[in-house]
Amino acid sequence: MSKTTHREDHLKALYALGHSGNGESEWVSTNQMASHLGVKPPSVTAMVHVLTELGWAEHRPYHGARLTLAGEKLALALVRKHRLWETFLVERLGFEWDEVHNIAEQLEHVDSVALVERLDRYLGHPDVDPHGDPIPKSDGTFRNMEGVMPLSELGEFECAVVMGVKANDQTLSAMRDRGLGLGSKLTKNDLVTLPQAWLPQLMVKTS
Amino acid sequence: MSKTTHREDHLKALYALGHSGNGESEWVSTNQMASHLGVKPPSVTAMVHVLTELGWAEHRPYHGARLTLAGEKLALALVRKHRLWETFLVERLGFEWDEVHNIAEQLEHVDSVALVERLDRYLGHPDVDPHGDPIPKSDGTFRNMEGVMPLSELGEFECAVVMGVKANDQTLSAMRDRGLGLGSKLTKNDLVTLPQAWLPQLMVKTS
DNA sequence: AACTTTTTTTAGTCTTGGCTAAAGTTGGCC
DNA sequence: GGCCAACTTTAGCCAAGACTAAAAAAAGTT
Repeated sequence: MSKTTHREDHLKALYALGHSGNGESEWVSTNQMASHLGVKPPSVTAMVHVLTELGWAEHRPYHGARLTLAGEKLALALVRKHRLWETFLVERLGFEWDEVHNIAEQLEHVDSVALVERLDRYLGHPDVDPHGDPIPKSDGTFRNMEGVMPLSELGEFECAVVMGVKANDQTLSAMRDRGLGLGSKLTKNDLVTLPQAWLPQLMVKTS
Repeated sequence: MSKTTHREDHLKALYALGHSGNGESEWVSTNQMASHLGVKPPSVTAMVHVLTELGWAEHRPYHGARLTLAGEKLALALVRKHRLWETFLVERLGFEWDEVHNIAEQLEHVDSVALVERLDRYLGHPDVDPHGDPIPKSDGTFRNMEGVMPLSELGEFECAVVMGVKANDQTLSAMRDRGLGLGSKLTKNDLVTLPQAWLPQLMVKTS
C-alpha cells in the first residue's frame, strides 16, 4: 500500500466510525479504528499523528480523534469514488451487490480527478449506489433528495425535471436517442408516450 | 505502493525491455530497468533478487536479468489488464488516447480475476487497445499481427491503414491533432508530408 | 480515596524499498 | 597484456508502517 492509500484508509475509518448520520463528526477511539482497519492500536496512534500533522484530523490524547473540515472533505471524496465504482461494477459489469466492496476498495484509491468526473457522467450522475447509500457530489454535498422520486411514483404534476437515471447501458443509450438526459423537462404527456419501463428508472422532481 | 505492485512494476519493466518483438525474452541490464522505472540501479538489483527467489526471473550477475516462463505469464496478464483498461477509458469514458496511460497504470494493479474477465466481456473482447497494441487473451496468446509493420519499412504501396501507434503521449496528441488515428488511411504522399520521426512509430498494413 | 482494570500511548524492533558510497566485474583500448 | 572507464553489486543508512512489550492515563469499584 502506498503512503497515500494508508492515509486514505485511516481517513475513511474516521469518517465511517465518527459519522453518526446526524451530521456531526464524533470522537473515535484508536481501538475502534484499529479493529475496523484490522490493525493494532499503536499503528493507529502513529497514523493519527500524521493526519494531525497534515491538518486532516485532531487528536485528544487518550480520548480519540476526529476529522477536521479538511479531512472530512477528503473523506467524502473517497466515499464518492468508492460508491461510483460500486455502481459501475454492479450496473455495468453485472456484479452482484455483495461482490463489489473489495474491488471498489482498490479502485477508490486510483488518483485521477478526470476519471471520477467522467465515470460519474458515464453512470448518469447517480444519486445512490447499488446499496442505496447516497453518493456525495464533487463539492462534498449530497444531492438533496427531498422531492426526488421515480417518475412512476409522481402524482399530479405540471412539469418535472430529470434529476437522475437508474438504468443500464442500453436503456441509457435509448434514452439519449430520445433526447432524454439530466435536466430534461417532462410533462404529463410523457407519462403516456415514454416507454412504460422507463417510468421507475427516471428520478424526477416537480418544478 | 504495495509489495505486489512493486514486483509487478519490475516484471513489466523486464517484459517491456526484454521483449524485442520476435518472441524471445532478452537479457535486460539493471541500468536499463532502473532508468525505465525511475529508480537507482541498486534498488533494481534488490528487486531482481526477490523476483529470482519467486521463480519469476533469472539473474546472471553483472550481465542482466530476464523473465522465466512463469514471470512472462504474469507480465502478460498485467499487459492484458493495462490494455483492457485503456480501451475502457477511451471507448467508454471518452478519454483521448494520449490521456489514459497513467490512469491505466494504476488500474492494472487492481487484483481481481473476475473484474478483468467481466471488463473484457463488457468491451466485447477487443483484439487491440486504443494505441493498436494487441491485447493478450487470458491464455496469453495474441491476435495475429501478420502484415503489420512500421510505415518506415513499408516498400512500395498504394494505400496503407494505421493498425497501431508506438509513441509517447505528446506525440500521440500531435498525431490526433493531424487527424491521425487507428484505421486512418495513408497514401504515398503522406510519406513526405508527415513528420519523418513518425514513420517508424506508425504501424501499418497495406490494403 | 485507593486499588484494579481497561485503554492508549510510548519505546524499541522488524520488514520492505529507497538511497549513497564504496568495492567488484566487465570490456574496450592502447 | 595491462589499464581505464563504465556498469553492477554490496554495504550501510533512512523512512514508513507494522508489531510486541512496557509505561502512562482514564475509568470503574469498593
